[in-house]
Amino acid sequence: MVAVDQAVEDLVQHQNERFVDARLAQESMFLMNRFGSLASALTNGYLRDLDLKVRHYSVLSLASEEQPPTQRELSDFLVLDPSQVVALVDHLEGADLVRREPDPRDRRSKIIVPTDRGREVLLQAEAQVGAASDRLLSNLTEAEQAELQGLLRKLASR
Amino acid sequence: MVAVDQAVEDLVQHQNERFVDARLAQESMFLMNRFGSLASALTNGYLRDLDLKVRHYSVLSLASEEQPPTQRELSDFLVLDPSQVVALVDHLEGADLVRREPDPRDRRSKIIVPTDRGREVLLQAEAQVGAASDRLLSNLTEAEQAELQGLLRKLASR
DNA sequence: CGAAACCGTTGAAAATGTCAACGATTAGGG
DNA sequence: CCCTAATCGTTGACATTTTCAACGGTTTCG
Repeated sequence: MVAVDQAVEDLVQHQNERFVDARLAQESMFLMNRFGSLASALTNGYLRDLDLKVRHYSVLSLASEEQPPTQRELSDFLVLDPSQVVALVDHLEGADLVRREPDPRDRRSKIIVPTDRGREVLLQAEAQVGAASDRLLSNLTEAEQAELQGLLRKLASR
Repeated sequence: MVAVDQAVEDLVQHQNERFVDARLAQESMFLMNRFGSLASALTNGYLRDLDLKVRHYSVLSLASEEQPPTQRELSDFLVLDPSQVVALVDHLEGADLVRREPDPRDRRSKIIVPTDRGREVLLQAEAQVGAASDRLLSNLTEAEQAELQGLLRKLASR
């Protein structure tokens, strides 16, 4: 039903047992890195039918916030080069999911807002991302999932 | 003292406040992805003086386990294409940190083992990785850090 | 024995990340 | 009020990373 790479599927399913106890596998840095890429690979699979990747989903999601971002703000928050944001917004604009609107406060800036179609697609995308998340976190209890999310959020806040 | 990119430094230090409450910023998938890349960027900075990146460190670390890996096992565990492992091992071998040894059980395979110099460098690298980890996790308490590590490890085990 | 699978390697193509420069616009100091 | 410096989005070039197909040598297994 959902088109996920077999390789990714295997990884989520059944970790290679050989080095689970290696020193490397106990470092938070390593684990974060691994699950970061695993998370995006898995999510990309779930978003494939919508012709989106996590990057596009992220932009679309932020654009749909109450106060939509400028491209510079997207660049900062998503840690992408401004030129990458250009390409990203070009793609989304080509798919009629977002528009570039002038910033009334600064004529250099452009505010990225969703189109009606963008809002519809976002709903479907959110469902897919949720499914991917459930998949990845499936061997944690609900409480543990919440705990993990809490720790990550605390890590993100200063 | 430690050469970390200013951009990375800023990111660790002082998160952009603008979207910390956005829906996107509350999804575990997004946070994992973000901290995964942040972790490796930060660690790469700390490893720069040793002319290593996390990828090289990972190989060197696994090679120093009791039962050293073949290239195929490295490829599986690190989720890298076999051709990437070739380049990685080439580099480490060129720096006299690891050797390719024949696998007595299978002449197709090559076992990656550390040189004496590799073992020395690994010690320094581990110290740097530890420092990077402390840096990234600094706004969690010791208990929370252990908790996070535990959750990630549980996530990794099946 | 023979076909199929697997290992490491090479090389090419695609995706992603990084960087410098530009016109238009804004901000700030003298 | 100017004039310089900084910022925004954009373009284009370049480096790094990822992905894929093909290959010789080896092992597996019917």
